[in-house]
Amino acid sequence: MSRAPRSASARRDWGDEEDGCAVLHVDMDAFFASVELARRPELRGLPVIVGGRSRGVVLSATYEARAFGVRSAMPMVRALGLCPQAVVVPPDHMAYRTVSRSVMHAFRDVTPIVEPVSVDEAFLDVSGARRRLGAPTRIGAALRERVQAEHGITCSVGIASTKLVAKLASTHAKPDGMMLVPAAASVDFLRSLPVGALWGVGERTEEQLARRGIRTVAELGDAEVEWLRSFLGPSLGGHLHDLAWGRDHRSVTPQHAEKSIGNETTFPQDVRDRAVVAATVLELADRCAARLRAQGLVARVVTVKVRTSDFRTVTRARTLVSPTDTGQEIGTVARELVAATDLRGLAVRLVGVRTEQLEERGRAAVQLTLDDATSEASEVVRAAEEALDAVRARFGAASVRRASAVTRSTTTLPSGELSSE
DNA sequence: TCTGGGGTCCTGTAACGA
DNA sequence: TCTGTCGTTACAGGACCC
Repeated sequence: MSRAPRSASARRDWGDEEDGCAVLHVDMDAFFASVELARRPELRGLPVIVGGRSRGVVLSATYEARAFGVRSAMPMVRALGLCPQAVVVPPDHMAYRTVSRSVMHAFRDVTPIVEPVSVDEAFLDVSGARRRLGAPTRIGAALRERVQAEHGITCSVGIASTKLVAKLASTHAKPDGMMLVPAAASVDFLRSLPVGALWGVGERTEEQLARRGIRTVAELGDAEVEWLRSFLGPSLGGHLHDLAWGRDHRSVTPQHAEKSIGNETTFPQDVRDRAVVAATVLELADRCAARLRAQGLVARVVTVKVRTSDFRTVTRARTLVSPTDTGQEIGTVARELVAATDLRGLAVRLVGVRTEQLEERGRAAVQLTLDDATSEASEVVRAAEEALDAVRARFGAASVRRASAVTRSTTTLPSGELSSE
């Protein structure tokens, strides 16, 4: 699912010296689509697209669909224009998470130093596993075999001395391949790539660099770092220059604390009715709160996001007096923030609720209040919401919902999305 | 072409307190 | 008491990633 560009003719053999190459990057091939194929073998060989409804985008596509030009993140309408015969499968995030957990578990059998990057990829530091399991290429081959045998899906492996190069190597190895970039070849390998291959160079930055005549990593590395900083900013300019010379000191770090938890949804049609927007915000707040409680976290900041029909996005945030994990508190603040947003008379396309500055529930400092009734009431709300968590866990996410989150004119979130958490 | 949903990080600006 | 400066924090927006 990487956007990193590569060419079919790119050099794939950079030598076989494995000393100093302890970083593996494992990336599932067309992950969501592969999971669907594994459980529905009758779809094998067909162009399959995993994606949402009419306004959605392509989440994943089989290589048969990619042959028609279908790419992930492409609007569904365009994808079906390119490949009208494609079989469209709605996403089943629960199933992908289950497979992901199992695959990550297999990685941890190799080394405890596993850093999941997303649901379908991870970095592994195998420096401690060499004596037990052999050279990194041998470990990579064994992992690929195990994932294939246990889940019927393929993955690609990049092996290098740094995370950046391992990541790029796995991209070049795709699909269903493995690529080693020896430490001594790292800089030559990097210099052969377009700037867009670097992590941190997206469409905008690529454009900015191209305007100044920089299209390859080699050209980026040869540029003056101060000059790069002058238009990319002090942080990004220096960082990209370092990467161009293979200077990437980030280590593989297992587990990292989440910094925010949020939910957002795009309406099937743009919405003018403020009551519908408010009800949806409340429902999103409830989902955020349930996720916070499930992880034993509380949040100090509530942010809302509103996208209007002209695709303009506005965000508004508020810091709470005391951190919370209840949908009622988050929902109240979120609705106030949305209500105070000037939509310039436009309809709403998307709303989102995000909670930030997360802390462990037991450790969070709570603002003392003179009003005992207030804190008692919030404990009552919390207990009620925990009871709802239990009901949802038993009977499904859509089994119960807040009365105030139901409007007469419409139901809010599509039920498929509700059950996707 | 017409743009999802989950995130992280950086930057600029305004407000605020010392 | 008023004013200017400086550092910190909060907020908003944007770029980027998968």
